[in-house]
Amino acid sequence: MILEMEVPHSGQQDMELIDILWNQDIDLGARREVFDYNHRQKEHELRRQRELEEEKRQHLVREQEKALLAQLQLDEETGEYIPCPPPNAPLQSDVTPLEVTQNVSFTGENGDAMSFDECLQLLAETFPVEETENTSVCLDTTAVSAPTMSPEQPVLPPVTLSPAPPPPLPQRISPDLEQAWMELLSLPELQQCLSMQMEDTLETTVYPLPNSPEAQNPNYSFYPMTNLTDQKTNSLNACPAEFMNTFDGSVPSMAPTDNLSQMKAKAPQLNANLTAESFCDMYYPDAILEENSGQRGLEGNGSNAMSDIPNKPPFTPVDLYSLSPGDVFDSGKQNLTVELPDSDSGISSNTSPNASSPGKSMYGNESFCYSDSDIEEMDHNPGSAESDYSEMFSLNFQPDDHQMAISLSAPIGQTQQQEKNPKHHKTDPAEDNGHNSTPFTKDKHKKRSEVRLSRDEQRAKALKIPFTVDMIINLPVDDFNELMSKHELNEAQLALVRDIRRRGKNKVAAQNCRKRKMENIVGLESNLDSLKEEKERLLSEKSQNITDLKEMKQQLNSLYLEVFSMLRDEKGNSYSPSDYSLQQSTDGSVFLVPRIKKTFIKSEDNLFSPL
DNA sequence: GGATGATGTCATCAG
DNA sequence: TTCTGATGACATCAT
Repeated sequence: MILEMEVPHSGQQDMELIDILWNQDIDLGARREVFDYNHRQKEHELRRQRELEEEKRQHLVREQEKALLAQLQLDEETGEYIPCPPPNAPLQSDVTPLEVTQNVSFTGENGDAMSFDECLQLLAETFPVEETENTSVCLDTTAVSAPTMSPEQPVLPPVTLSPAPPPPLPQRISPDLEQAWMELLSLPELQQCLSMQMEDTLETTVYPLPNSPEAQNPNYSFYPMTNLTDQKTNSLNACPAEFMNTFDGSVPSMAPTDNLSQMKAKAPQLNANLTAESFCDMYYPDAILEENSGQRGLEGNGSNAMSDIPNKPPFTPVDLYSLSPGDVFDSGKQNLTVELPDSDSGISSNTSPNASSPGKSMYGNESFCYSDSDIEEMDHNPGSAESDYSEMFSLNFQPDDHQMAISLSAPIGQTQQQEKNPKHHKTDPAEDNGHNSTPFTKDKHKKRSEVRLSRDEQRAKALKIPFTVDMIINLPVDDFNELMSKHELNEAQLALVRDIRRRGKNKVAAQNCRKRKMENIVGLESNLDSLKEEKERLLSEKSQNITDLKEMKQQLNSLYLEVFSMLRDEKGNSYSPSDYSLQQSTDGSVFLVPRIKKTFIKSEDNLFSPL
């Protein structure tokens, strides 16, 4: 309701009426500024300015959409947009499209296939001026109109590669572009990026208002929440690692949302809030570029960080780890320690430590002095250690190991979740991370032994051990020592190899021990059965013997009586058995002995006991 | 949710 | 002294 301010006849009655109406408007929510003509005029100018900016953005969006879709190839089977390989850069021989889509590594060293970053680069090349311009616009409009943003207002998709915040201005997004971004959002790498961004945001706790509703909004992390100082400070410790993690392409889960389903459920929101600025904030923040200029070759000049990015070689789609011994070792040996500095610096190589956590430093140069048992211990640590470990070995795996990589790379989000639910820390990471709804769920019920073996293999891969685990475990001592002497392994690699061999040997020993124990148990059971049978047999024999003995005694008694009855004295009278007894001497002679001598005779010769 | 078996790992001891 | 196998104890996971 707008009140007419110009009152031609301002009588007392009219003035009272005006006051009444004014108060009514104020009660209905209208502010005093509503009645201020200058204010309205100013607002009108602002609105017009926004419209102009919006038109400019839409134009930019269309151009970028064309450029983006030109670099993406729609996979008819999966429906995903797969980065097209540059015509002048042939794909690596063993990289299949699936690998490209699911294992894209953002190492950006030997880039062949197009990755999301390449698309961003291409955009940066295509629209360098608009980006800069848009950056300023974003910064300006953010301050002006951030409070006016409404949920139903779609947000402009990524158009700039600057670290500027996403403009909360009312934006219109073309359906095609939105679809394209939805496809991009479905890429695991991008999901990782999102989670990394969110995780880093959560971990670094740089929320301006941590308890504010915005800070608790999952989408909130996509907005730049730090001032420049914070961001710079953060970049020293966290952003480079995030940057590196992003390029490592480890597969995380959504930190706040825990799983992919939730993430996908929020996909529209994410899509709506995922702007180019947020991506640029993740990928090419000025601070990051400045801090990492020497290490990554991504030099940002501050004003236009992306201006130099086209000079950067195309991204490597996947730093596929090859287990071929010499190959891997040669490539990994030199840079193992060189490219894995203390993660506090936030820089690491393909092992992708995350510097957002102070504990990551253990995986720096010194981290590789950790034995594998330490790593294993960390693996069992639900809190930071597991994520450390997983981040350490997050990717660089072959597609076959992707599932394992997922399970190993317990994402930071999972870690955070586990910190909240420590009792669930040992659940299958693949279940916890956002990919449990992916086809990888098929392999969820891998045999434990396979998982264990794979873990050692993954560790060997992560440290680029130039031997297979089987070799490490099964080689004879001499051969093993010879093999170790042939290769110059650093301390961490030696420790890992020793651990793997020890564990492998001990595992076999334990299996043998258990086998023997079972065999012993079976043997003892067999012995027990035979002894029981023997006992039964002996008891039966004893019973038979007792029976026989009784029978013999009866026969002997009968014989005795028969012989005694046949005896006669000189008068022809029979002897009384109560007065006499028959006794046999040692020479076989039989005597008739009176009973009086019974005791003596019995003690002397026990042959003729009385019946 | 507890019981149980399988398995891996570690610590320790003995050869 | 070191290495290696054996084994008890414990933890974890699957059923």
